Amino acid sequence: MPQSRPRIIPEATVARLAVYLRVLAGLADGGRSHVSSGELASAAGVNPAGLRKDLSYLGPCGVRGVGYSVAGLRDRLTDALGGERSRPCVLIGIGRLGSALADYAGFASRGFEFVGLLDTDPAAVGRRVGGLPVRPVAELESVVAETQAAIGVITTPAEVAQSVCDRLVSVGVRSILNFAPVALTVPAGVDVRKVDLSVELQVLAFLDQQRHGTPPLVAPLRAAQGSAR
Amino acid sequence: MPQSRPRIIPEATVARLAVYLRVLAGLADGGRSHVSSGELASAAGVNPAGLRKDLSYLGPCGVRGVGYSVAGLRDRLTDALGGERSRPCVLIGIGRLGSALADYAGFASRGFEFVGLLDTDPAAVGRRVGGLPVRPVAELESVVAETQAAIGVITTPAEVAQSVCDRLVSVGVRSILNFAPVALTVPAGVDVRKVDLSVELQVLAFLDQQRHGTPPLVAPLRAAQGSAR
DNA sequence: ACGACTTTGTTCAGGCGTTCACAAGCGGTT
DNA sequence: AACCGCTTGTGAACGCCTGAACAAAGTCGT
Ligand SMILES: NC(=O)c1ccc[n+]([C@@H]2O[C@H](COP(=O)([O-])OP(=O)(O)OC[C@H]3O[C@@H](n4cnc5c(N)ncnc54)[C@H](O)[C@@H]3O)[C@@H](O)[C@H]2O)c1
Ligand SMILES: NC(=O)c1ccc[n+]([C@@H]2O[C@H](COP(=O)([O-])OP(=O)(O)OC[C@H]3O[C@@H](n4cnc5c(N)ncnc54)[C@H](O)[C@@H]3O)[C@@H](O)[C@H]2O)c1
Repeated sequence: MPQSRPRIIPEATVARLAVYLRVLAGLADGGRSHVSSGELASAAGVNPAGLRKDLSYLGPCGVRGVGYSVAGLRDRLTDALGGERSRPCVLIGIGRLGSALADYAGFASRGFEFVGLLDTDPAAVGRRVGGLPVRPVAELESVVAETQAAIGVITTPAEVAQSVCDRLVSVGVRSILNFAPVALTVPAGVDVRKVDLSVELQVLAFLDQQRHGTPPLVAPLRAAQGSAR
Repeated sequence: MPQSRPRIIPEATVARLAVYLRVLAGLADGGRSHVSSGELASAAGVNPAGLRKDLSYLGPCGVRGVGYSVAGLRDRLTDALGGERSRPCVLIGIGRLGSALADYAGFASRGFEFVGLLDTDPAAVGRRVGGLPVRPVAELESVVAETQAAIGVITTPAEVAQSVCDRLVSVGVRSILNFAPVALTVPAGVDVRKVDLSVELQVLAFLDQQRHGTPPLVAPLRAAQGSAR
């Protein structure tokens, strides 16, 4: 019996749970049987108290005085994040980035399997990438229907991303991961997550510039120093 | 006159400013002279009031009753995010993902230029990617010194990411973008941003499961999806 | 068997970020 | 010149998330 889930899980917590799960998988492969919240938090790059709070959304999973069972917690997280069942994904736009994703083994190990690769370029269609043939994008609807794909990944040029998204939604895909630098508009009930690499670089550049305005880190051994900021 | 920044800009705002900047660049190309906060917010996928608040960190940039000057706001954002000067970047790990990044034109147009591509694989070294030759990773330190690279992008396997990061930090790189699925440890004063594609898929899977199961719901989420920290 | 130590789970307060709502300012119109 | 409508900019409330301190609970050692 699935006992009640009294609390709702914040999305920020969900993202971290996925990180914990990956760390735990590595620990399990290494033969570890137990971990403490401190060690796990360190490996995940978060605060130990925050980690315990995150895990508490799943109910008590640890043993006081001992820590968490690696295998037990891994299974529990796996279950909480959607079980072990394979999630079929379609990938649209098999260019440089799309090819890299299609060829990446790290997704399959987490239950995400590409079942359809689609492109509009005749030169790309027919090529095999990651063991799967690239099919013409005209077959998008039939591929989704055949494979019951649950997730659509968009790596097309930005100009066509919205139209590709609309077609995915129209055939029932309700989860979309978008790499194109545009904000997609979708009806309620469809989730979109966007990965914007240019923004990441721009944020880094901003933080760097901001740092130059402040005399930061080289610790002044001599105490006194005047101007801060 | 670097004084005119009395207020600090939240990091979440900085990420959105970068998005606004891209939208504005497109609008400027289209010949538009003015935009309202509502239209801009719609194109960026955010709330109009939030957009105005974001822009207010830069001081008044608009004209009441009219809107924002496209070119003027674009220039102001460009300046706030670090100016137009080119930012030299080094990329370590020229595999599938690294090659896609090195070959991507969208970064250069925003001032990010790859000045060094490094890999350890003899088969990769010497290859030209995006007009640049791949050099042996042993030359990392000298490449950074020569090019004064400000940003390091890590697309190596996870096992070696920390050691690559350490080497980057040791030669003065203080901004790092990490694609490997590990939490990097860095000294204070170094910024790391992590892009974790598996986590994005896992969050989508979780949200989908929540939707299918009992409607004890997801938490009210933070609409924007910046990036992992 | 008992005590002390370790580690979890929870509670509390604080900081950020987002949102709504409204007043101020500007252009256009009469 | 004055009015009207439109849009910006901002002040304040609300809610979420983070970080820290505390109590419960279980284990290990004696
Ligand atoms: N490559 C990167 O490092 C990178 C970085 C950041 C963002 N992006 C974004 O990711 C997207 C893809 O980038 P890329 O470098 O792989 O570009 P790319 O040009 O190499 O690949 C795009 C692919 O999409 C295909 N395509 C075009 N129209 C299509 C349609 N209507 N239906 C299906 N497929 C279509 C093209 O044939 C091509 O194969 C772009 O939006 C880009 O802005 C890429
Ligand atoms: N490809 C993807 O779609 C994808 C998705 C998510 C995460 N990632 C992560 O990005 C990273 C790269 O992925 P990939 O698919 O490009 O892998 P890849 O194996 O194709 O490329 C890795 C490259 O790094 C090089 N390398 C290995 N050790 C090195 C070292 N010490 N110094 C410099 N270079 C070294 C290898 O020679 C290889 O060329 C991995 O950590 C992976 O987990 C990739």
